[in-house]
Amino acid sequence: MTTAQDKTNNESCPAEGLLKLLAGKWKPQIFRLAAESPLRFNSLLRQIPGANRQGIASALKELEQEGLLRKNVISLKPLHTEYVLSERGHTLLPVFRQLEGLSQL
Amino acid sequence: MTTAQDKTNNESCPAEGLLKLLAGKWKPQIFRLAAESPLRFNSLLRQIPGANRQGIASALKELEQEGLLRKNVISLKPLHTEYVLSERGHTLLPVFRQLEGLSQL
DNA sequence: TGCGGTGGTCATGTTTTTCTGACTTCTTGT
DNA sequence: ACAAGAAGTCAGAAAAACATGACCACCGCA
Repeated sequence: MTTAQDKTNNESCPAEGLLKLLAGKWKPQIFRLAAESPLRFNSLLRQIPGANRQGIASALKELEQEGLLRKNVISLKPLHTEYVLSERGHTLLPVFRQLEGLSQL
Repeated sequence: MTTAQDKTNNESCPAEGLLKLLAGKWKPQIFRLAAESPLRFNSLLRQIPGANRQGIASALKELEQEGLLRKNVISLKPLHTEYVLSERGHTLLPVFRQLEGLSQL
């Protein structure tokens, strides 16, 4: 394809974009864990069964770019980072909780 | 089932499954339109810009299998079907609306 | 008798996502 | 000095999602 199309916002459906933010692999789990307490990379890797480095890395990166998580660099000396819910993440939390509530149906 | 990992329910995250139901392409749009009025296949195809037969067909099929839509066969003589929100679909609707509300953020 | 509409399916690409395993830089512990 | 842990990156392969175009059976209409 030579002619590029605008993929950034073709949305005739408002919910669509929001849905996509959380739909990727590992993302819901990460989001949920981040809502509980700050996350560290290797710790996350260990506590999510079946996860792989790359998967977690890219999920974290995307969640950060989408503005749902914020990455804090605690120290550079011994490299130490943590991921926490951003404000946007917090505003999204209630509806995420509702999804959890409905999941039994 | 044997020893293999159960892909049907590996979910350590309750919201994950629900998220997946609506995450496919065209699915949010279809769901939203179905909430307004019953849908007919070709009509849907015409009113969703950029959609293709196959995409709509498989989205409808999945939404039906997941229990969000119900397919009514109105008549066989001239084949005539319609898709409406199922009960499960209706219970999901409020959360969907909230997502729409939050979409501006 | 043939055209157009209904509601699809099927085979085949192409594109996107995800997985796998190796590699990197830095620091602390032994 | 060396190993191990932190936090990633990168290339390539495999798998999943999506698009494209052809095809089918049936009906109603002129």
